[in-house]
Amino acid sequence: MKKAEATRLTILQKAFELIYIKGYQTTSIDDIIATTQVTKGAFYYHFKTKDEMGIAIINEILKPTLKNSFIQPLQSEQNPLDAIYTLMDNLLMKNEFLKVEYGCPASNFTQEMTPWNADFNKVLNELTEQWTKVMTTAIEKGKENGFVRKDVNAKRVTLFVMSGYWGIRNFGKLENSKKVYLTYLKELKSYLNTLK
Amino acid sequence: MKKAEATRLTILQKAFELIYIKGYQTTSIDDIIATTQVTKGAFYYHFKTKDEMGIAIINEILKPTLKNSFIQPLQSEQNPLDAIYTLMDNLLMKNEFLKVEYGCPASNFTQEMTPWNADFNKVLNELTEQWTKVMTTAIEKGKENGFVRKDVNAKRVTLFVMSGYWGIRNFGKLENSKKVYLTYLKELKSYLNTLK
DNA sequence: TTAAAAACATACTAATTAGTATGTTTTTGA
DNA sequence: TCAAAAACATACTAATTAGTATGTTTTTAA
Repeated sequence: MKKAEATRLTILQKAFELIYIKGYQTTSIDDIIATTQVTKGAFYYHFKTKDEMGIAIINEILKPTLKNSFIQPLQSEQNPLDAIYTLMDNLLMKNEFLKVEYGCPASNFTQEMTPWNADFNKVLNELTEQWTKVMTTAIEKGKENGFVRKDVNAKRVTLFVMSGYWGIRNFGKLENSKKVYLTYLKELKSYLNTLK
Repeated sequence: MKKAEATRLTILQKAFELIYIKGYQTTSIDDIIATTQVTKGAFYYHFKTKDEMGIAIINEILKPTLKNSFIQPLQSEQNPLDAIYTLMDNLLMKNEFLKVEYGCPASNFTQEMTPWNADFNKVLNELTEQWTKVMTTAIEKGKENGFVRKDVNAKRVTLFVMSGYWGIRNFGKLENSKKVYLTYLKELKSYLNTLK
């Protein structure tokens, strides 16, 4: 990798971590250049504004990460109900980067930036679109393969499951304990069982 | 009401509306005194700090409101599954104050203030505690009265439903349309039906 | 090799922020 | 009625903010 490219990536990665922990608005450019050891001149060479950096984080960090964490598991498994449960279990209980006290990066961004910033809104929409599509497709396939009841509405289920995930991530922040995740997962399993 | 008391209440109410729309961190004291027509001296006579006002909003505005919006409907109806659905339908589709583009005040506060402010964490915990307790109790009663299956775990269902609510509020912000609420409500109804 | 462009560095600015210092006016209770 | 306390008003401050002006250094390509 070229040096300049590496600088840009460092900024994106470190800024993302800071924002995940502190929130977007309360993470200052000075915070970012302090932890990255990158000077202000370098920062503003790579990004015209703070928001341009924020958008880049979503496009270049969040989207690819979600592709690996969400989309792969859903497409590789046969039974979509098992796939969804395993996915949630992995994200909530096993993922090493995500912390219960800081919630879900995508959800945090959405809460904080919508509806005031149209650019953020756009890329965040693409982000969720990406992932609801795959989940819906997986459920539809599961209907064909007999894993899921024929009268199940895939889009509804997807939205219902995703909402639950974003919501429990927020409850986790409040309780600061993965115990709520376990409780949630048990009921999720019950719910998914009603779909087969 | 005494005049001073009225001033304090005006600040709390108008500040709450501003914060609901703009977020806590991005609503400045100057914003608040501008829209309330209250001077800075008056503001800081009633509240030592911004955070003290924030806490007061939760304790004196949010908590009582939730008691009326959440707790009353759940306690007055016989069938808890119907009660939960009606409650969600009212909150999402019929409530005049809550706007799809601004989400849920309690969820927003939680997202923004947790885990960095212990005082906020405490009162927000009390807030959700208040409401999960009532929902859990209603479901338990429903089990006794034959409205809900005996093997249903009331606490799990409560957390599952509340998570879904917070989550769909966030999706609403993203989509800026109540259509997602309708989709969500349909699946919620299906889910609740599996509990009887 | 060298000149131009890319990449980075430093010192600044103007606006905004929460909060304070120091008043004046209004209310209250003896 | 009148003094003390409560309630409010105004002008300020120090810190922080995103962003800029103006450089120097490094890389690139002819």
